[in-house]
Amino acid sequence: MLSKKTKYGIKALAYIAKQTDKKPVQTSEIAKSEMISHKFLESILLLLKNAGLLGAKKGKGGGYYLIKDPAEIKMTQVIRVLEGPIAMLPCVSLNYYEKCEDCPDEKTCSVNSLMLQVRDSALKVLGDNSLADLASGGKLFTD
Amino acid sequence: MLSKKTKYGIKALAYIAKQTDKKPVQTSEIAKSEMISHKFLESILLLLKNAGLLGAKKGKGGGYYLIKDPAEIKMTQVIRVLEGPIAMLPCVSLNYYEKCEDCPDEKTCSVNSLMLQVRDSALKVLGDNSLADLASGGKLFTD
DNA sequence: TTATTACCCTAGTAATCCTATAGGGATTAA
DNA sequence: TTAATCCCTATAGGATTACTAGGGTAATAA
Repeated sequence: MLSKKTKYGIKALAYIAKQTDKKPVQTSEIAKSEMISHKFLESILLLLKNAGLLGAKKGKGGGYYLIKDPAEIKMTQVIRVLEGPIAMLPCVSLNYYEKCEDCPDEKTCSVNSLMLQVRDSALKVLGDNSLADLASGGKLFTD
Repeated sequence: MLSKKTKYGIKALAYIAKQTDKKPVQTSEIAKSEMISHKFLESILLLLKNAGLLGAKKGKGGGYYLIKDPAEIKMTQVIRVLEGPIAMLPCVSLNYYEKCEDCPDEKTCSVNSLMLQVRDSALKVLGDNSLADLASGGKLFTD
């Protein structure tokens, strides 16, 4: 299950990406619009800033803004920053790999091969979707 | 991330499915072979039995055995019993649906549409794999 | 019947993660 | 200077995880 942190983070990023002008968006505005605890959201946006996904401007009229074009921000990157590994097991993770303590051989492990397939399918979906797709309502709904 | 419970449960099921004869397999044998805490495994196998995936025979020479043909047991079912919902958010779950408290409209929610795609891709993989596939080492490796 | 084997069940617990809340410090525009 | 805003740390209650402990119950072989 996705944590609330990740869910709120994605919603906030999409909110910022929807902005037509380039002006920074305040935490309080996002919190109000998306029904998120203000303080909690603050910590999430800070994390996204430190990860290089957002820029911030302090002081009156400040706020958070996107550094890159939303079309260039893949959802794989967003999920990894907020939630951590996309794989469901450390032994099938690309970026957070860990060997299992049990399991003498991954190649013959039944769980490993199954979860590899799940990971690849998730990677494809998340790699095909950018923040721009989310902000525009999703690329797959073409009717 | 998959819980150890789920991981151990899958490994145990695959171990039982690998058996050529129909004789029950003892908990202690599986625990030893798959490096799983005996008592913990006991609780997992019990859960699988109560969910209708395994049968059990008591007494000397007893143990757990599969009720159905491994080819008929989809991994979707196994995961749902052990881990719970396959979806990463309650609002995109088929079997465990819950509305979000925030989020006035799911149709326009950016997270919802993304996670729907992830869920569908996971469902496809898990639906295409049966316990028989796991026991035989995976259907996709044909070289 | 008796001993053995193995399933069945209940409780508890240390560690970790989640979801915030609280309180302030630093920076900037006006 | 003043108000708005981001920045940072600490902490706390609750839930979940991953077991462990300790037995009870049922079936079987001898």
